[in-house]
Amino acid sequence: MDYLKDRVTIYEVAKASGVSLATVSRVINNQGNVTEATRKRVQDTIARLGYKPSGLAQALATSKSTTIGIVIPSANYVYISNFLNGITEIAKEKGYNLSLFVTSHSKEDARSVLEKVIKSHVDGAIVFDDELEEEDLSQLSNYAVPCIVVNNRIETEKIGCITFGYEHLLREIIRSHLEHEPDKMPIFLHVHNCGRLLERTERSFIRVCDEMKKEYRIINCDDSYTRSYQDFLEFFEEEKGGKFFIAYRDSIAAAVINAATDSGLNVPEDVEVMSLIGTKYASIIRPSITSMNIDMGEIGKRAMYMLIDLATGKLNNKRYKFESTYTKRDSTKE
Amino acid sequence: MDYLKDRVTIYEVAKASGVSLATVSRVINNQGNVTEATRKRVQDTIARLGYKPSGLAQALATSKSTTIGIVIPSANYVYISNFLNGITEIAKEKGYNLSLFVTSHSKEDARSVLEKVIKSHVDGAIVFDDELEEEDLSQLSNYAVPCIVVNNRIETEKIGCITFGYEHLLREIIRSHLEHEPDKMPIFLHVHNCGRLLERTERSFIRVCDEMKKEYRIINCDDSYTRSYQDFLEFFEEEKGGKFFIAYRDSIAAAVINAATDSGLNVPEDVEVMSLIGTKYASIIRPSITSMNIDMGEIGKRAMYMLIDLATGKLNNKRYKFESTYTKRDSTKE
DNA sequence: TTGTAAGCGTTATCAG
DNA sequence: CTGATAACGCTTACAA
Repeated sequence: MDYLKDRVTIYEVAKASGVSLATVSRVINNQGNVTEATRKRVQDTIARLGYKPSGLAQALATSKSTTIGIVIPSANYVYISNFLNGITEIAKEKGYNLSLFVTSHSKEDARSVLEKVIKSHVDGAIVFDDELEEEDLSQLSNYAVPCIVVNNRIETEKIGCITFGYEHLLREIIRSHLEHEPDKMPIFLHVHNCGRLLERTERSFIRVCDEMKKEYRIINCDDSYTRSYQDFLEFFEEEKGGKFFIAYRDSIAAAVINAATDSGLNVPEDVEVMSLIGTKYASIIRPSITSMNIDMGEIGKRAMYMLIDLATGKLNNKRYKFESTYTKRDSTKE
Repeated sequence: MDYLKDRVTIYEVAKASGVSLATVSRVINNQGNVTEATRKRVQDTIARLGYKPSGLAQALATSKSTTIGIVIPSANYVYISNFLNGITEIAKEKGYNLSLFVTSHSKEDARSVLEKVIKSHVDGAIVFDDELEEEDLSQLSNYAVPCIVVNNRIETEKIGCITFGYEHLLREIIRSHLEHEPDKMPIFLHVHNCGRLLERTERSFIRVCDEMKKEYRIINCDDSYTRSYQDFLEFFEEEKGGKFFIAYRDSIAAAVINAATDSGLNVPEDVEVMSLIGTKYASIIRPSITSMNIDMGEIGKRAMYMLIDLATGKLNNKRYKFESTYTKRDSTKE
């Protein structure tokens, strides 16, 4: 293949193979109506010249970018990687490209990111970001960008959603725990600004405790292992066992477990801990962490399928509820 | 703002505000040569109509997409998230969009992904994928796509690279360990198909042992916690203590640690373990895991800076060597 | 089966 | 300071 200073265009291919643009276009798009002979001739020059169609020009001409925008927060969640992999898998299968839009924990930023999504002319968007509300997302609809929102219940003409089924299962878990371990004080670890899921589960927690007329506590903690670990070391200096912690994610649960252990308490005898969003580390850490789990890879896949259907008007159910699962491990007794 | 069935174009804005396309274009690009009065008038109609310039058309007209392509493997590495965040930070700062290209562990796939990168007309690419070799990457150069390769030493006109400084430090670590713990058999855990870094460190390991005329072993293991854990449980049934393991990543190191502990051995007294790529879980897991570390967030940032310089011909050093660090924790004695 | 020509939504180069 | 008009690279009726 020859080296090229500038990209070779369809026009040069046409000239080099002695046909018109239209014919070349037909060849690269595998449309019929081209003699086998000319097809071959064109394909040869394409190979020889190393011609690659410009996705940009194609997108402009067809007004389809075959690109999906993905909006995710910059937070360092392990499961983002799973989510992206799920999306990628289907995107490849269906021939879509992916544009990444990362928001940085401020509503303002999140909105400016949406502007970019619109500018970028994507054929659809998958939004997994708690900062964005229905009002913001409706922007996308104004520009005819179909959208699947993850972890937020919004259903409109152009918006579908995947919600997480957490509350029901969580209530069962807490209820059962309160019954089996009535002497353990249930403590919900509140992390500031950790999103919708945490808020919902917190409310759920409170409701169950209230219903069962059970005393409970909410403790603020930092979303970093090191800080939380320190905090809980202090905590366990004063407080002793008889507690049941519900932590947002594995690393926080681990902070409690390690701090408790280092304070001479036993897990799960004295303190029990569970994590709301388990990762593979839940089973690696010792004692292994009882956790709820949600398969972000599957969610990514589902989001893509839904988006494609939505874009083609074939999406019947605008909402898909993804149930979480529960895995009891060694950090709780029952 | 009015709702619109189709996107409003620059043409409509021009008509609505009684000026020509050119003037509107000047306004949205903040070029001078526009009366304050007309500027305001145009901006008002833009707001009223909810006009957003089409990135596609702009890209085509200027032949600059202001988009950077990122090529990463689909493997579930925790640090990918850090890497992306680093890249994102600078991309935002400099006004670039990001396109994501995920390869799935096959050279063939990796190549077809590169095709897509070319088609997509990105202004540059950051490639972090072990499947791709210089030969493949040179493709990009043929299409004038500047490129920064991570973890692969390639320097050409249009390709710069970030390499990881691992070997030197690792040799020091091993050397020192062999001296302080001469009775421990050093064992390198080989994982199939885990990339260049692992291969290089493995060679490094062998060389040091040879130089010091020290017996060593290489053991194959699976890149999954569960499998490895099982394998090492069996392993420790026959073998006893007196070993020093070098694992690729935290989860594998944890598999060894947990298996050893569950077999009645003590870490680090009987068996010592270190991990080549530490994550935050290295300090969470108990005993905490001695590890080498590399700051993928910083690497992401640096890659972006280098890429931007490379694209503008201002990159002086085509290669940047990122030194790894070493953190001794509780899974090793010295 | 193939070619012509009019878009797609911008930018950019000229004149005015 | 403003407005025509020709690109940018491709698709797609419509003709031939």
